[in-house]
Amino acid sequence: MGNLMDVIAAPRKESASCPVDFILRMLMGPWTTYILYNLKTHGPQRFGELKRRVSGVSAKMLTERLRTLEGAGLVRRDYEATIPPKVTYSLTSRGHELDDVLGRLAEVGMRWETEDAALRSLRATELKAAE
Amino acid sequence: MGNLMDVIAAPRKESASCPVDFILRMLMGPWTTYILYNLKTHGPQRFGELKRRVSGVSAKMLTERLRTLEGAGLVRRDYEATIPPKVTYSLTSRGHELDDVLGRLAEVGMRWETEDAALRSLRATELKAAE
DNA sequence: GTCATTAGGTACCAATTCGTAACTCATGGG
DNA sequence: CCCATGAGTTACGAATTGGTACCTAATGAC
Repeated sequence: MGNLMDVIAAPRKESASCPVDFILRMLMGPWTTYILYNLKTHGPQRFGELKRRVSGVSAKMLTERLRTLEGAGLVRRDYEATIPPKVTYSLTSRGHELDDVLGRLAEVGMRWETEDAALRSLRATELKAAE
Repeated sequence: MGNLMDVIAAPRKESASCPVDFILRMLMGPWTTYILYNLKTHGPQRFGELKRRVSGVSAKMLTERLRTLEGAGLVRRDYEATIPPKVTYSLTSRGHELDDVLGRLAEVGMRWETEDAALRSLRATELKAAE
């Protein structure tokens, strides 16, 4: 009975063979989650708009990330050769397939955060009580 | 109605405030998924054992990753000060909380992989037919 | 005629990352 | 006496990363 996790076992060089590693590498490019999040919540939008929303990202970085996401089929790029040019980015259906997983990941992350915060405040009160 | 994904919107410098980003950054440290996978499937094990299993990782890297995972509470480190020393690593319950999400991520990644493979072979046959 | 506009491309530069090789501890085995 | 052992640590060095500043195209507005 091969477990789904079995697929993670591929420790080769460059680790090109593990789809989990591949997806994580994709998602973890700097700014990537912010880009995906903005495309998801604000819908299709132009390069400059996106750049303004993902505050702090450089044009170079944003371009590189979008190209990568496009290459992976998560994002669509619509180019209108007007002057000045108009380029609109949007999530593909494949891009939307991550909504669920990312939502769960957010859930776990938030649970840990509140747990840790609770622990910290508990420790703080203990310390005060011990004085 | 704040969506769970809302939590992703935190584009500040260093982005310390987004739990999804935090978790992804954690998981995406190099080798991390391989380490977690091995601890999950082969159970608690010693440093050298793990290093042999995660083939290609350097001691330095493995140490650094394990320390980070320990700091995040995903991995437990049991140190026996014998000579030579014996250090055993294992997943904490928090570490196991990722099983589900990672499984789903693997599912998505594998689906994409097979879809892409099907597309490629389709294209190949089309090209042959066009000759 | 010159300036601003959009979506980048390019060159350069500093900082970070990760691998390699050498070193460590105290002990048992040859 | 010397070496191997386990779990690292340290120093060094090459490669990658990501930021900044500057360049581009063709047009309309001033």
